[in-house]
Amino acid sequence: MSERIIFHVDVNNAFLSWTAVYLLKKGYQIDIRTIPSIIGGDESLRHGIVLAKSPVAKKLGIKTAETIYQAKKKCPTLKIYPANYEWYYQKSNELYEYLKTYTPVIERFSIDECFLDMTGTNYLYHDYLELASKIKDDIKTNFGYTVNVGIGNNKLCAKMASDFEKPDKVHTLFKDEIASKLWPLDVGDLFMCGKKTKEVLNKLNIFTIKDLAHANDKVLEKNFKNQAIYLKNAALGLDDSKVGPKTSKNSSISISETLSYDYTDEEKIKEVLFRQTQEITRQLRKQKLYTKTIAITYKNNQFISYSAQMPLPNPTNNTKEIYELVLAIFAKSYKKDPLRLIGIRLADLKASKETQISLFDEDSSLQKENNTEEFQKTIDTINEKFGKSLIAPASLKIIGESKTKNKYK
DNA sequence: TCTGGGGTCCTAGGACCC
DNA sequence: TCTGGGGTCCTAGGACCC
Repeated sequence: MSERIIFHVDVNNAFLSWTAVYLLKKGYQIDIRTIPSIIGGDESLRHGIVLAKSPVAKKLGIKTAETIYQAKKKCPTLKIYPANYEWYYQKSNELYEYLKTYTPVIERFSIDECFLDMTGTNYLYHDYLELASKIKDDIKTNFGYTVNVGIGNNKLCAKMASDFEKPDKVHTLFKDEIASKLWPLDVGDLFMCGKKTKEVLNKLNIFTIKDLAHANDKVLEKNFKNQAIYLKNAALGLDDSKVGPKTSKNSSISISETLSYDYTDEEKIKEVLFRQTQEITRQLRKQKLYTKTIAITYKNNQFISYSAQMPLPNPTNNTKEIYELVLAIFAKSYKKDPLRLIGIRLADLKASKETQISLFDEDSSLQKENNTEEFQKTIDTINEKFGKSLIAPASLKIIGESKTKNKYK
């Protein structure tokens, strides 16, 4: 069997590059990629972390996900620009559409990364390296930002390769290059080997990917259970996963918000939950999905996270139904601690609602269901036109505000 | 630590059933 | 009840990614 050829395309400093392109387009005189700059959140709202950094900022030691406060200490003249997610999604889609012209076997791995299965296309393109360079240069010329392209015989190797040296580079990590290019790297550089895994590996005297590749299977199994197999295979550059849309059984959507101060007032918290329910159920309906499990996630002022979930009897996308359960979960699970963050997650998503209608119910309940759906659709349309939560069913408002109202009675 | 937001997958432990 | 063992489902929490 001939080897597969996989490309991994990774946008360099995606958020910062895309913002730079946006600003230049708007007539901004400076290319923010050439100065010490970052994309960051609003510190006054306690969203102050670094989302992306310019190469100059990187050189000054600024790291992604550190606080803007820390970053400014390293560079007092640092320029900070807000994230523009709508624009990022536009740029992401544009890139995906472009890459799709090379192969139908493509996977959007994240907002700024794609895998392409190029196996068997060499009769069209002659040389894979040349093709990768052309893709990289075309993106630079046509879209105004740079990417790295990694080439390997599987997704893992392609991904590791695209990470080698940045920006604006093509790298290969073929089977026969694993010992020379992959093995010398720190084991923490391996995809899916995070902080905790690295700590345990280091304790086992495993420091490089080569160490891991030669590690004793029994020792790994004892320390990592099922993850051991992944780790060993990854260190050997083995991966047989396919390029294609994720077929996850348990997908979910979520919404969460770091509050601008610690909340303890339950009515205030419920207001946030209400707003979040409206927003996330709108997303759910837009994706034509139904949820069967709802969860609330909390983070308190000690940075301790916890969560609680409850199932619904039948899949639904109805705001009122979902909010009622959100309130039930909240009542059962909130520990009365000062909350830094709160969020809702809808899990166990289904493409249809498969409502179980009682045999004795005749068709009256079905009729009711349809009416509710029509009503909900109308509301969504109006909200999309005029703003997010302009209209909510009166009954929902009552649930959301009843206690607040009582105060004034 | 002045520490975002949106995801996926895995595991341990409890409930429940036979 | 001086109470076995296995399977399945569910929940909460944790690790990791970008």
